Amino acid sequence: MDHITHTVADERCDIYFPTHDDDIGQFFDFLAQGHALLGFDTEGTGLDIYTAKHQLRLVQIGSATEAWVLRVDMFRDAICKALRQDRQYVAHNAPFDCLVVDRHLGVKLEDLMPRVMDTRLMGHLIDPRNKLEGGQGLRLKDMCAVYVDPAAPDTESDLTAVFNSMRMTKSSGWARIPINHRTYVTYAGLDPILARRLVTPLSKIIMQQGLGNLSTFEHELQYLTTLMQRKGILIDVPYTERLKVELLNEQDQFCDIAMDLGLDNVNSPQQVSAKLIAMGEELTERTKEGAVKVDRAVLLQLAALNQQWERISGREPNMVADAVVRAKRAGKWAETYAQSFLDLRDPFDRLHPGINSMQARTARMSINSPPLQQLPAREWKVRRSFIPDPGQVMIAVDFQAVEMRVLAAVAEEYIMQQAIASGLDLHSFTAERVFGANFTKEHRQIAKAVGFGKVYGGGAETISRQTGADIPSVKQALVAYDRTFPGIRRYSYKLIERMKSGGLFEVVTPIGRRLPVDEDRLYAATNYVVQSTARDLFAKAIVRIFKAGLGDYLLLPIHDELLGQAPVADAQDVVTEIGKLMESTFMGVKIQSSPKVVGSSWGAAYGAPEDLPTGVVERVGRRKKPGTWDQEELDVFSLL
DNA sequence: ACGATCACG
DNA sequence: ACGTACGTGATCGTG
Repeated sequence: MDHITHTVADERCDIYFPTHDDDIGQFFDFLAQGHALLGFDTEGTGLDIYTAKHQLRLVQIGSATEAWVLRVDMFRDAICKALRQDRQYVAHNAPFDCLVVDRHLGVKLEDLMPRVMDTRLMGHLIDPRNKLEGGQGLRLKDMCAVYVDPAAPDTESDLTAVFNSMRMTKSSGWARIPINHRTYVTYAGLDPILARRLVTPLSKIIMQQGLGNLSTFEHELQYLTTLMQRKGILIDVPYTERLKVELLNEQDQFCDIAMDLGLDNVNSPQQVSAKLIAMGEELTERTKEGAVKVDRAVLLQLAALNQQWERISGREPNMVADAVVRAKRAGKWAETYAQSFLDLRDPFDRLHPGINSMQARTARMSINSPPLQQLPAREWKVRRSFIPDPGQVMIAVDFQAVEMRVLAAVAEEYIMQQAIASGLDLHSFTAERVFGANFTKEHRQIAKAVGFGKVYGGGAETISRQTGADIPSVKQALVAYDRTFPGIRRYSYKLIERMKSGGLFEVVTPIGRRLPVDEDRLYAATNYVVQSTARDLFAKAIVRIFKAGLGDYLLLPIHDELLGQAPVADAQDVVTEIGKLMESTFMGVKIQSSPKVVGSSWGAAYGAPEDLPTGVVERVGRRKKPGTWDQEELDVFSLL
């Protein structure tokens, strides 16, 4: 048995690392002391817990002063036994560790997770901001520095330094560092001690602030999204392989064109702006840091393309700008989407994206590895990669204009509430009030953008840039909007005045969530309340769906849309039932949903055909660089 | 490590 | 006095 002592908050802590089979008896003596709540953490070879190569190395269990660092290869049964005992655990970012032991030890989520508290979740309820934004931060180290011990070690980044000193990278270090390395064992042992210490002050603050029920709800929700993460979603691998090659070929083709026109690297904003300026283009927009802005909007305009990528008249298209936007889009889709789907899939071709049930300042969820909330939506090609299990079809349920409905409710905007209650299309209703009975499709588009602009706190210039509408008509629409819906402006004003007079820069949402507001961006308060409340309605719907026994049909939460799958014969019934469970009345305003049977892939919701031709596409590759032409090619050039 | 960019609701 | 577009995650280039 190795024994290491360490000091946390001026108290001696013991870390035990059993090295012989006989040592484990003392671990059970420790468990027999009857701690009702213990810290829990794991160390594995990486974050990719569903890949075939991933391995679990250590499981750590500890009280406030004593930790046991257990090798999985030696003490598997003891670890399982301990985790299954009737006791609460606390972990920092519980979904990860719970999924790890579910996958590697067979200690199922259903058994363990309802007994695990998460210090990250609790910290988020107290202050959702990271350190840069002025909050306490949500990393274990950040929170311990505030609530446990300012000198608490940053176990993760300190270990990274150890890896580097041993000539390992951050990613390889977790797999390669000797399992009995003293620093590794020490830091592994400190994590459950820190989590256990952290939970006491956090609980106290949560109770003081009346957030106890919300904390219970968020832990429940987190368990459900973790079930969704474990289930995962099936990938059409042959399709995705082909898509990747097609996209890479497209990227190469447009990189070649850019190269011929004298641009080396389409991904370098510096090179792109220099080239365009040299061609005589006038680039007036600047980034926050003052660099010449050459984002997609700027490039599309130079390429004489509208926001739907259709060629427009009015100017000669700049073919460099055209090649750059096309190459960048193809490259992004190939790398961030197709390639990452293939890299991150499990041996059964399923993807298990990280679902963070409470991430944004407004508590909105996020999804990472890969970012499935951000797949291209105007085209079906990327979403076509996601298919239901055999015998099933994709289903989806959307909230209908939920943020506008929440806004109408919280702002007590009765005209808007009436428009919603009468079943009118809200943006058409606005367009009619603003532009008259003969409003056009473009007018509706402006009205819609102004509606979002109001929710986000935007001004005429931004809305104009977004929609392409000229500033005077946007201004006119904004004025008419305020006249039509006076409650919105009044509500926003009220929130800001209350913060200014009270000197307390936060808003409290209708369900009692406290959201800090930056003092120099008070206008964001309305958006925070609206976005956060819409998220909470969505979260409650997820809990209702699971309580009704339909949770197993769900695959992904996407802010205001639930994606799922169901057996072909039942799909219509299932999606209708889920749709009903998503509906509610919030402060007198109806929250409605649109259930749909999507089809044989997620892409079917965006126009993908049910069947695609099969076959392999060959990778073409880049042409040679200019200056390396052979004679035949030079002959062709001389003819041009 | 950080800025710029691009993908979404 | 006025006006401010909100929230994410991933990749690439750059220093």
